[in-house]
Amino acid sequence: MRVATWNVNSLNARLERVLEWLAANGPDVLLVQETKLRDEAFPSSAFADLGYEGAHVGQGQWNGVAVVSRVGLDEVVRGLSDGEARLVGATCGGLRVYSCYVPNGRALDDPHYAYKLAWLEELRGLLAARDRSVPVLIGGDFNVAPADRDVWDPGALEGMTHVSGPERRALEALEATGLVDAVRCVHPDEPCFTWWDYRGGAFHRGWGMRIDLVYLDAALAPRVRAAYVDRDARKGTKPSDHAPVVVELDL
DNA sequence: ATGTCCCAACTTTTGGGA
Repeated sequence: MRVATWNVNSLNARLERVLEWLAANGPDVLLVQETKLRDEAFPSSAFADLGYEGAHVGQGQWNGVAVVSRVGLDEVVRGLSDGEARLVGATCGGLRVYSCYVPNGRALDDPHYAYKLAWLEELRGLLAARDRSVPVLIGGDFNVAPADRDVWDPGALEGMTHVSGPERRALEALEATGLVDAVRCVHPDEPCFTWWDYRGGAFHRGWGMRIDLVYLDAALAPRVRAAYVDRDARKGTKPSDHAPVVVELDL
């Protein structure tokens, strides 16, 4: 089973690249974030042409998440209590998957930061109460770099969101429900950045962060055959500012 | 310190968000 997660920064702007990537890489499940679409505008037929069905939770201008699967799509759940389109769950081929788009936080003294921490805590509650008889995978844009090795220059980010103690502790609390970071199972020390700012030539300078993560049920850790970032997808014409993260599991 | 991209709208330019 191959599962990928990708913040596409507008599925409308990125549709051609996403379809090309799906055809070339053949994931069984793709978790999508920042579709920026209303549900009525979700391009179901374009995915169907490639053999995929999709479950989308959208709100229009901002946010928007989806699960796209070619191995079944059942028991869809939508959102947390905040009413924003930031979480969708589904059961695909015996795996319980979630696509999540964690609030950005904006700045440590911004109300959005408190909202981010509350959102992560509600997500932790959902995961803590999960059905333990079905293996779970949650992937998405967590807008938190778990450790200093996940950013290009920790010193440059002091006092900013994405690296603060409370955000990192919130991720650790998610893991403590019985999850492992799939990429770190295979690549414990490499940076494995997933996001580079569009500005300032950040991609070519190597100024990136690892904020797109895949957490797996700890029981699946021995089943991870590969886990990697498709950095090439950040190159070329009209890229997203995020690259996909791919996890291959022997189920 | 911010050089880009994407969206909406009192739309051909600006403001919000990332």
